[in-house]
Amino acid sequence: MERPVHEGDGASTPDGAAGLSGTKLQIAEAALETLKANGFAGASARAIAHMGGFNQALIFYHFGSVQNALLAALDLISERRLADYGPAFETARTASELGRLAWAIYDEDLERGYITALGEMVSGGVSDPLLGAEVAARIEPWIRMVERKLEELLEGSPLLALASPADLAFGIVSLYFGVDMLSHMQRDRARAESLLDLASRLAALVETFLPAIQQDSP
Amino acid sequence: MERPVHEGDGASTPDGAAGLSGTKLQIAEAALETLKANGFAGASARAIAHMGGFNQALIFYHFGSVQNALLAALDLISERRLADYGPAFETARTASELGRLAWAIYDEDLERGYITALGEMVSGGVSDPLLGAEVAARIEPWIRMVERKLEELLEGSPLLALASPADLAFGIVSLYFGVDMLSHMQRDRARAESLLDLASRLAALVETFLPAIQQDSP
DNA sequence: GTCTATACTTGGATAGAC
DNA sequence: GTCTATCCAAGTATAGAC
Repeated sequence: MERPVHEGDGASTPDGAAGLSGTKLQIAEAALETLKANGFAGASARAIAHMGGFNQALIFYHFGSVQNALLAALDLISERRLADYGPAFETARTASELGRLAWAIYDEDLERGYITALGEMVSGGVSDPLLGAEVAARIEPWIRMVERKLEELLEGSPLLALASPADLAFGIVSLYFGVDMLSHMQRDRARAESLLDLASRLAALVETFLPAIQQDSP
Repeated sequence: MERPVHEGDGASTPDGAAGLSGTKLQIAEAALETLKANGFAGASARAIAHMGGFNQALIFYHFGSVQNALLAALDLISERRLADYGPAFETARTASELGRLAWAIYDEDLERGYITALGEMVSGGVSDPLLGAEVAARIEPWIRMVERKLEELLEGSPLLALASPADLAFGIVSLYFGVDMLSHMQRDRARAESLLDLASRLAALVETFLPAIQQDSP
């Protein structure tokens, strides 16, 4: 429908991320940095262009709109998080192991500004239905990933009668974002860390209630 | 610093709410409605004025800025929620009672659009540090209220060794907002309700672990 | 593909009449 | 206290030269 390409960048050099090459990647990267530094409200086309040292018009040429560029930034994060945390997450087999992993992920997310950027996009998505749907679609896979892990972890456990993996996964991800938003607003990292610490301890506790961690090898 | 009054409306007819009278109240009310209908991004001075059927300039005369008017809307909510839920909350004495109350509050918040408006302001506060601090300050009392209740509920319980009321309270409120934001974005109320249902059941379960609910009468 | 220049829109905020 | 008129800033987006 739009004038130039704007869709399925396709081939060329997909060296970077999200299948993006050259300038598109550069723009997405600048969008991400701007999101981290200025927040959603401050992530205008002009700000992004200034951050990346390129021209404002390029954003529209390559992405058609600022929102699309920001969503590309979200995709960058998704891809990198998946690459970084996916393997460790998939191989973790106990609740306490996952608790420790959650800590590590939180720390790294924070350091890289992923939490910040993700939170900003969620915040933007809340006041804009169209954007919200796109953001939601990009969070969904993470909920699913947690859900699958819980299914694996709770397989055969009586806890399943109490709580479904789907509910728990949604709750865990919701809590993650809620903590992010509130602690971000209050600039109170300590509170978030204290809570995460509690979550780890609870995970360890739950473990003692799980009769035994499933060892599915003979 | 600013030209007209803009601070501590004070006396006259504090019949309405938040100590607001006449026009100021009307503006705050319109700001609240706009927040519910249009979201934070759509709550401009013009939109609010149109919603309330008054002139745009009045917002600046009475509140000095749009943000202040929106914060006044937040105060309206706070006051009404406190009046509506406070008594029942204070008198609740068991975990399962609180679980049921949480359900009732959630339902009513949803029906009145309080969750929506509150969530919009949180979302706005995330991308704007100044606004964020104000929003955070208005959420803090709710965290404290939950914390006090937990202290009362867990008094003398061994659970205190595991989790502090402060952490739990922050976690509960965070979860509330997180669920709100995500389910709002996904327009998936069912998921939120399913989770709330789970929370109620868990509250009932925790109750069985609490040796006995404290009866501090003789 | 990238840049300059600019059209167009929206929104915050104020001046000044009433 | 309220309204009309307006200013100004910032932002999206496009046209057209290079």
